[in-house]
Amino acid sequence: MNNSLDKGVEEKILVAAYSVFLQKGKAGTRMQEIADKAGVNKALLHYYFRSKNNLYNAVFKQVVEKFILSIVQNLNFSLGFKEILKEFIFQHIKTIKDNKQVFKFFFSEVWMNSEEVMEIFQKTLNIQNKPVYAVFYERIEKAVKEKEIRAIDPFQLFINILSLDIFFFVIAPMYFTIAELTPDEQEKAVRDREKEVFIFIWESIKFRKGK
Amino acid sequence: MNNSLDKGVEEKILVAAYSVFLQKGKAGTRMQEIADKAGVNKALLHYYFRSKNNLYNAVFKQVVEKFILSIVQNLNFSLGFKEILKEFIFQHIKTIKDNKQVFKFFFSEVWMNSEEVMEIFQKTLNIQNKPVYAVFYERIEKAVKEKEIRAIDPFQLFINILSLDIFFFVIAPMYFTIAELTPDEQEKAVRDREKEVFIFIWESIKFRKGK
DNA sequence: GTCTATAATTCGATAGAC
DNA sequence: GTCTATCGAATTATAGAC
Repeated sequence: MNNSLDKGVEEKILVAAYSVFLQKGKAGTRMQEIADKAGVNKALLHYYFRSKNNLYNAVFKQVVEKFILSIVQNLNFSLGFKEILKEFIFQHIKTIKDNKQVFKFFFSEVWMNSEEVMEIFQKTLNIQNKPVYAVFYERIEKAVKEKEIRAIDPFQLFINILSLDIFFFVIAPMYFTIAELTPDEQEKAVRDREKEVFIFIWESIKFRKGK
Repeated sequence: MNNSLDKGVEEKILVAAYSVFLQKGKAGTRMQEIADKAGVNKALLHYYFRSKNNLYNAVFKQVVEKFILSIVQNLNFSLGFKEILKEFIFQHIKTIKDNKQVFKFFFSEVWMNSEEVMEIFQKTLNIQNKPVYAVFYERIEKAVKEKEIRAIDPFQLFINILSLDIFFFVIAPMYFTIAELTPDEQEKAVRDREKEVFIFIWESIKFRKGK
């Protein structure tokens, strides 16, 4: 039987599937490759998950959770807005860097696929009937009201922040390749980008008396 | 024989392939579907392009060209920087809206695939041994020097603009679905976004005397 | 050049022994 | 629960007639 060192076959399969689906996409993934990576027989994949589609959905659910977690985790709303923003960007970019595959996968796969997948996304996004980004909006509105920042639509600011956080790191591997950067140069590019995002946003939104 | 109304079989195939690959991705595309859409026999696809991979590469090349064209077209460098920026964002977003599929495809497919694909990208990007974005950099540097805008690294500003232009429109279909927007609301969201991008950037970079 | 027919292979899925 | 063996469908690619 399973001893305590065994992870359980079902989870081993899920871990392997996660890795392969993220690398190859849904259509590009082969059940055999997942089985090999999990160290089990291909038939077991069907025993536990019945079909490739089911296995994919299980993986996709995890990806969505990671994506959403990357936004809502580590928010400390007791600080001033400037510090909240700085801290959020720092943490968010850190998460993106540690989960590049997740973000690539997320943007790659969502399109191709059905309402089935969109439904998983929608369900996961709405926790307790409240979208995860709602707290964000409220804090932004407060910051505007209390003149911590200039007047700006919370939704737009939210999208602006996500855009600037995510876009570069999604295209970074491509950029590194075509610009032929050395590993050292790549690290520098990442550090430069991390600094830039907060400055750029803050320069745009900080409240200025004169105006 | 072909009369002048015929587009030529090779091009008909390419047009069909473009449409199917953009919708389904490389792994998800079936040669039969391309043949059906082109109104020709499947065997002809292999006659003209020898393999699915070749056909894919031909399509990918076109996509890269559109992507790059979306950045370099419609640049009028005789204006002041504020007007150049406004005009660029306007035109760029227009192109993105008209070619949503291209951008989705571009971000979806580049990762999965080989150096083969990256090589096509690199070749297309460097025209006359000069990256297409070089003219951009020079104009930004000039704007900084002449105090049209605050000091900012041209590369970072370039990435910031692309991020804010592209990201929203790439995730928009997903956003529309999960937020359950009506077509009218969707149009409004797009118009709001178009306005926001320029304002946000300009507020961040415009030169301010006091400082 | 274009078509039909089919080869060759890959892949998801399942039956059935243990 | 796990494995071997294999089915059957799907898919790329090609041979060969016209």
